[in-house]
Amino acid sequence: MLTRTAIAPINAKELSRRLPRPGQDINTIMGAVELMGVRMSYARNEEVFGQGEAAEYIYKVVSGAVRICKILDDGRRQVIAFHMPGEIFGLEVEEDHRFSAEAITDAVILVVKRSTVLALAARDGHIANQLWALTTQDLQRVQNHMLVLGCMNAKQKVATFLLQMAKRRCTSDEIELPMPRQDIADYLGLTIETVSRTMTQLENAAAIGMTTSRRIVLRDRAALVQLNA
Amino acid sequence: MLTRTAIAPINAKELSRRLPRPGQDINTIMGAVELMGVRMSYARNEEVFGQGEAAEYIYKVVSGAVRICKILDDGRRQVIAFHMPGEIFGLEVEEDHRFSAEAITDAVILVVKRSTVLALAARDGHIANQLWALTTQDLQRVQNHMLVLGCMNAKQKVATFLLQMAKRRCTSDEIELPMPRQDIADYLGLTIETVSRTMTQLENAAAIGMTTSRRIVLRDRAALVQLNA
DNA sequence: CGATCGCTTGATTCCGATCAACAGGAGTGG
DNA sequence: CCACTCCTGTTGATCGGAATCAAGCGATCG
Repeated sequence: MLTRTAIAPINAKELSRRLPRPGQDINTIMGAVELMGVRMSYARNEEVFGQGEAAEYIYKVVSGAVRICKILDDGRRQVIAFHMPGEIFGLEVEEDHRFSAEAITDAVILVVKRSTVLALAARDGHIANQLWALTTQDLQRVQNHMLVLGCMNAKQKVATFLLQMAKRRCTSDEIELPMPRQDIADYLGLTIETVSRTMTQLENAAAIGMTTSRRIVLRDRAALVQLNA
Repeated sequence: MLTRTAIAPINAKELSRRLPRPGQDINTIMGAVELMGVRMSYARNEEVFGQGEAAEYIYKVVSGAVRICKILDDGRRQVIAFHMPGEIFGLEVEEDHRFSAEAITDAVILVVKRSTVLALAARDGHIANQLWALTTQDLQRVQNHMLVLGCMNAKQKVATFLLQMAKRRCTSDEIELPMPRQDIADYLGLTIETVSRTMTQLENAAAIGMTTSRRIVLRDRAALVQLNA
């Protein structure tokens, strides 16, 4: 069953009384979201927002993971991006969301009114700059992903993906993939079978180890890096 | 031979004396670039800026066309975007260009100091907003292109590309492609042969007509649109 | 316990890449 | 002017990687 629950709504008037805590600086987007955000809980596979919906809020992942995706008319799906804890998503300049966002696992997400953030940005050039920087970061990620989609073969795609995940999770060489194979496939422009086969190949080549299908150990980073050389 | 020539540098002090003309409002990015920009001339295939170079300027295409691309270590190339007359490119938040830009045809390009524009943005929230909007527009284009690269087959890719070009050039149903087949191929994640073959197929299917290899007539838009359904 | 779900593996097909040749201009120089 | 080369684009033949179709396996759950 899908459940969405507000956990700890914060009274706006209470904000000024709060002492600043690390990472909760009202002069940064991240801090502002922490301070003003309402914690919401989403079940696995629950939609956070849908294609075409009004972009009323912006979001920050507290725990769990989120996928941004687009379903084409014929049912094919492209996963545009994954978002991990600490990352902001759903920021739009226009009024509507162009993609949908879904919780990959059960997730806790901070939700803030977009209008509130835009009002902050209008008063404070630094905040406005940070919004721009967030968009730029998204742009860079997507541009990098274009190289993956346009230039790489299956093995290179999967290797790049695993390295990317390891980097973002900062957990040295052991990664816990929150998403199923189908999400990885739709992210990399492959089929689920090809993703599965390729990971088996990488395991047989001793480049990675798989404790379970979701727990991956990077055994030979050099080999993985060399693939996208 | 590659030539780069400044055509009509504009004295900054002279700006205030100029009467505002249509599209030359100092309160818009576009207008500011028109007013402050130095017209530069680039020869076909000349580099406007290179990967890793300092992002000192931002650019607006006056005439001709520009490709933004990335060369991978092994020589493969991904064309990230094409820029047509009227469009701004080369805007970066960070200090360096992550991609290179090259003139596809002989081109005239307005060049403005990035620092000048950023200074304008710091004083004027509207300008800052427009910078953000420009980045957002790039982001949306690239996100759309991800769907092309990740989900479509060759025929769909080429059809989508042609429709896109027709839309941007606003020349009803006849388009003059400024770029060679190789650029299209690297943009769509295909080979030059596949692009060529696919266009021939579309011609045989009476979906398009080719006066020359660069002049395309869209004969059956419905058929083209239906391909990416 | 059967049922469903996520993943893997096998067999076969097919689309696009690759290798190769050629055609039509455009520009160059004798 | 023609012969030449260079460049771009087209076409053909073949190959290979990923998609597709199909089956099976282990885990979780009602």
